[in-house]
Amino acid sequence: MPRISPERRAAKRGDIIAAARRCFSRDGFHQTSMPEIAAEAGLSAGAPYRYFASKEEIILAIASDAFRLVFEPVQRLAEATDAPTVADLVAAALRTIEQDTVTDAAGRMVPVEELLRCAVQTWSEILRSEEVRDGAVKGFEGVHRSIAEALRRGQAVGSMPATVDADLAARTVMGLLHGMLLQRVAFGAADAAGLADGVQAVLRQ
Amino acid sequence: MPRISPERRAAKRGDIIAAARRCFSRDGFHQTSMPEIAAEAGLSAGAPYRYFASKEEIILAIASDAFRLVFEPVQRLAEATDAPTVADLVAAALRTIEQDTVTDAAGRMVPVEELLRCAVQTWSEILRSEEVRDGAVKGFEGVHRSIAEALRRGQAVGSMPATVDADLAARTVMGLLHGMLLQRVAFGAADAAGLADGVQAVLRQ
Amino acid sequence: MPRISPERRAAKRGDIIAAARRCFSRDGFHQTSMPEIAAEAGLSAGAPYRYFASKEEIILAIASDAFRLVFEPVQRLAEATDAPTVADLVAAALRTIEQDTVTDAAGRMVPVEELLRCAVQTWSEILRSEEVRDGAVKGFEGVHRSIAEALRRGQAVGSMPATVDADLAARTVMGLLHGMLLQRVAFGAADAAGLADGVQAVLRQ
Amino acid sequence: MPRISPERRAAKRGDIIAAARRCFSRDGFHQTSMPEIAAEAGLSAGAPYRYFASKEEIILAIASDAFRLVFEPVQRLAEATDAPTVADLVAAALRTIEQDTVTDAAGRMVPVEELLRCAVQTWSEILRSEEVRDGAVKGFEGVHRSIAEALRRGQAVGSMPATVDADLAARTVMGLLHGMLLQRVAFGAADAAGLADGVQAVLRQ
DNA sequence: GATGAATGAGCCTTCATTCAT
DNA sequence: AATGAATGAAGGCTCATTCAT
Repeated sequence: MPRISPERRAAKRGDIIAAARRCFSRDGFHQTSMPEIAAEAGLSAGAPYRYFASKEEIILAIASDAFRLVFEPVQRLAEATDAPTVADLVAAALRTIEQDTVTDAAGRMVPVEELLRCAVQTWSEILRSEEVRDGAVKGFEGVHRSIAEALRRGQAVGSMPATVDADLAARTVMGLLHGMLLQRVAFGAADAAGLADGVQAVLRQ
Repeated sequence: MPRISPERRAAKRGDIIAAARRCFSRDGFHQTSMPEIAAEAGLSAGAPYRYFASKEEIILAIASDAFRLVFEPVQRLAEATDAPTVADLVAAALRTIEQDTVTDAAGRMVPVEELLRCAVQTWSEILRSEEVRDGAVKGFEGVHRSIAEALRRGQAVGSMPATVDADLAARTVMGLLHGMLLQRVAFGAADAAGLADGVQAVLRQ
Repeated sequence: MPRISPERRAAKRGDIIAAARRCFSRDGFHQTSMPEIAAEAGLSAGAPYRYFASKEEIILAIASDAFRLVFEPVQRLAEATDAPTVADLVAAALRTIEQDTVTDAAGRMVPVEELLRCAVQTWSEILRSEEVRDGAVKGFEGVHRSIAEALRRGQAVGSMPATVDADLAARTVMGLLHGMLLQRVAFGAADAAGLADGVQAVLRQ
Repeated sequence: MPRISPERRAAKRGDIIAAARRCFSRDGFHQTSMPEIAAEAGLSAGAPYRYFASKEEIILAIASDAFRLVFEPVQRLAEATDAPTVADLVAAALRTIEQDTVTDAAGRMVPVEELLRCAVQTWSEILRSEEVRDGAVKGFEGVHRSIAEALRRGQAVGSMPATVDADLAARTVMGLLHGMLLQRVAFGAADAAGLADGVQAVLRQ
């Protein structure tokens, strides 16, 4: 029988993740030390190891959060709409990165900026860690499939030309999502206001 | 009177960069040690320090290469064409990441895969290093401007609707470039064949 | 809630200083590595860094100890005596370097030989490190002032000729202290027995 | 037959020593690298090794120079004068460190400041290097003997009390020399003007 | 004789992780 | 459960010295 209730345990994990996300967003995965994370969470240096086996595991948890939060809105639209257009999906995707905060798995408000900065770093981890990559690829393929299927439904009802490749169109949607995300946090193109609508207009030209 | 000519010196720098790029592409910036780079270049541990003041400087050089090589083709098209369409520019941008090799500043053949894996890591560095960020932002803004101006020329001659925001359209082009790049090296969507044409078709739908 | 009390922490710092002093006395500041100091203190390589930010800081602590212990006795005499003579002050100063051990700030017995060998090295550091120099100059000026004032009191009551320069006389006292210190540890004139009285006799000739 | 005449060889050695002395005076023995010395002498990195087997040997040469130049004037007075007083010898000794330049073995003008800064560092080397120590002790004992003998001649003719210990008196002279030297370069008591006469007055009080 | 590129051992320092308390 | 001191393996970098040219 656990000395601590599963709820308390999960809450503490959430605290540590949130602390780590703040640190990582500020200094980067590899410039943040475990004691720093612990201190940011108001814990002693050894405490996080009761909740996570290693720093890697914390990174993994954050990566998984980041992928989910970034993908969720498009996926929801793709699954909830009969025959969305590419432009609609793109707009839905970009809406996420226009916002200031999102709500994470534990119901915590997370500054979007913080999340996106972690997301970008996560992409580097994909190249190194098989586990991160597996999570990322699986997540990507899930959304990709949802979008492609939605687009195929559109082709079936004629709201989208049958000649375009639905898979490539789905990739296009996600590419724009990632590309604009990157512009916001890395390339100084942070003025995201109206981004979703603007890009939608470009695509509808 | 230097024993090695400036050319040989530059060639050696190039060798070290190439070795570092192989290591970085394989293991990541922070998982690669300086002695590893030296060994990969066939040198002793101290040798790279005659050519670069620090590991940071090597990363910087690679980052700068990566930005240039990724941006060059679109920028060239934007500057060489009277009134390119968004789809044309996107196709030009994506052509780069469809290839297998590119030629770097020193005239060396570089596997694109290698370069792109470094590019993704570079984005993380942008968040940490002011110098990397400056280079990145400057590079980004240069291409962005070229593309936006090309699109405005298109609007002037009526080949593109005057209602779309040329700046946002330019961001869209670059977003797609970065997003597809990421898919190729990180999300396992590596089958890039026909990518440029396919996405062009999507946009023209 | 610290696991070790401030007292234990101070004691550990003292242990490390003592270990470093033994190493430095034996091999010199720059021939002693941090792992050597740690080993001499019975600790692992990283442990001293929990107590000192850098090797420099350890050197600084030892330098400051050395200055204080060497200067203390003369200064005390100068401040406690109404009108001491130059010869009295010199004798008091030299008494320190005749001894075998002194007690350091932490109440630890320190072999004088060890301390003096560090003192000599400290003088070299003065030439390099602004911080060491500041401490040294401040310490020097403090004792110098105390001695000069004591001598001026002597001149006021006629126990010393008014014609001699009290400042120079004070420098003479300290010069002899440092000069004899150096002879003991560097020039092989270690037979310090009777040094204080003998030099006093010379001065009173 | 040497490829280079002994004179040229000696001159080059002198150049290197002079360059090293400038570097050492400025940065310290252990903060100065061999390539730095070579560059200061206008030579390539490897060149000094044709004239000195190691950095240690350069230090040794400089140490030996420093001891000689510091000791020479007192020793000359002690040997040239029938019955000098302690105060006379001290004044002669201090005259050296009042000056701005001295002439080294090769006839080169050397800033006294530079020489004295090296001398202080040399004392640290004594603690580490048997060779430096041997040279130092030998030099010290030579001067010490000269001074003690001169003082004994004084005792023989009655110009000095027979009760004082001539050896200790000689040590006193040398102690003052070293102590004042140290004050000039390390303790910021650099106003050496009138030092010799002033201290003489103190001793004659 | 000279050059200066290269070597490689060694140094200071950091930090993920463990474990006695 | 929690603490935080301690561990010890690297890592980036320097530099005395060598040697091919």
